[in-house]
Amino acid sequence: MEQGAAVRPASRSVTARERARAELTREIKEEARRQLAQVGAAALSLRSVARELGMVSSALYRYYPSKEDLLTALIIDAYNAVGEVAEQAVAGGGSARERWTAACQAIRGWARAHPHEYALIYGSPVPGYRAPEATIGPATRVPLTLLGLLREARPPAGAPAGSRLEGGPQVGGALAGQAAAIAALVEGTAGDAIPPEALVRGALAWTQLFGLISFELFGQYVGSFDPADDLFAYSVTQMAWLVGL
Amino acid sequence: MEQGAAVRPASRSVTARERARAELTREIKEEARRQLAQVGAAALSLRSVARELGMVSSALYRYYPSKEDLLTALIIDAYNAVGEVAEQAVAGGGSARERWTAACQAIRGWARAHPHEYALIYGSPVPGYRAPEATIGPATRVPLTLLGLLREARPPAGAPAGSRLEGGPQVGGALAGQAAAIAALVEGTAGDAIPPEALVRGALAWTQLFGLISFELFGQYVGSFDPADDLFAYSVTQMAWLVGL
DNA sequence: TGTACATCAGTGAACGCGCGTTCACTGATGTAC
DNA sequence: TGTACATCAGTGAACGCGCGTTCACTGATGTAC
Repeated sequence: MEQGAAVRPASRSVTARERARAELTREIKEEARRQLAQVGAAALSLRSVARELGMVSSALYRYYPSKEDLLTALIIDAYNAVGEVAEQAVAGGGSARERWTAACQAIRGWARAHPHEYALIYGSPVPGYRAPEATIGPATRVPLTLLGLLREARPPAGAPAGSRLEGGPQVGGALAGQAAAIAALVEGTAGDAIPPEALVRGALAWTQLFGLISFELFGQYVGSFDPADDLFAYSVTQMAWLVGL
Repeated sequence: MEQGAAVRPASRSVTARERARAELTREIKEEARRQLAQVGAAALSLRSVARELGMVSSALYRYYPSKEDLLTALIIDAYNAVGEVAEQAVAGGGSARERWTAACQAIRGWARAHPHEYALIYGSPVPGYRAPEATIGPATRVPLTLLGLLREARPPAGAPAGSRLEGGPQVGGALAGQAAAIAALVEGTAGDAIPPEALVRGALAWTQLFGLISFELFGQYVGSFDPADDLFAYSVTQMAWLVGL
């Protein structure tokens, strides 16, 4: 950016200062995450983070230019954490349906273990906060992972897509367009794109999955499907079936 | 409660003081709702509400004993508002599927028109707030309305429930127990209780409906299914089909 | 290798703000006789 | 109907708190010659 910065040689021994800076940047974020887990995003405060680290609050500004930037870092980390968990579950092996089930259970497990981080990314938006572009990539890891599974569900050439759902609704014009655009984005080449029907059903399964988790964590099942383990398991199977896994 | 209060005659002209009190109680709540709509629940402040009404902040304590109580009133109102909207849509006439569609669209319409009220009841819980029992009744209006529709979906005696879903998952022991308990709660007599399969599918449709609305309002569809009108319409049809409407 | 200078981390004080809630009070409205 | 008393609404000041952010500073770490 600035010329002064560009003067520095590209390869150069890492100074103690730089190591310390990288470490503290990480420590600040981790302390913030710890507090987020306890009090939630709304009650998270820079001063409290600094206090816990034995620093003065103004010192944090050497590492994060504002509270919003720290929040952004936490959001990105949270998306990456669920994304990672989902990817690992899918990579675990087994049939497509088994990996689908594993992914759903892993995501739910992560959400229950980190309810405030879950709420930060899937709950009501933090008032006054506007998510920057940098969050988009991490946010897509889960849907992309599920899409990957979906590709395995496509019926062999010749059989109509979604053949198990005779009588179900058809994907119409505008929706098919959106689906095709997403499929093209994902694959690059339009050759083996996921058909609109399959993609839309996948999107609904994705929605259903997080709808379930949100209802469970946010208390809508209290007094009815509580605990929600069995409802969740049933729904996961139903979704797999609907999607053709 | 207290003897002193019981001394008052049961029928008695309503004093000007009492009228003024009832009115102001209402006005405070409405001003609070106005501010909630603008800034969200987290940023709602008693002082600001009082300011806007031309009162001093301490005066509010004659009407609501604490901020939490005012929040509770807003939550109850919000649940009643969606509940009302859903009930009216269902009462509108037409086939069961038409009324189901109308209810879904009405609920979505309300949510889009009142995103902060929606977030208050279906988003991440307000930190430090514990919902009192009084919110339970209003919160059940929407699910009860949908359950009512579901009853019309039951196949005539003789046909197996959910006959359109051959190959789909079966409702197992523990889940069937929860479903039966809910059905019993709703109907009182166990005679014409909704069968577990139908009830569970209804609960999943309910979950899916609010999952969709949350994803739409909270920005998860940005860059993919945006606007979400067609995805929503498709999903509503799919749910109706799954549930047997 | 040694010295002069530049960079940067962390401090401490301050700014300016808003919040929920309590409390003693005044003055108006209602009630009992 | 008139008077004495009780009830209640609303005031204004205060308590005690925490927050995000800025800024001039000192002292340590790094760099160039």
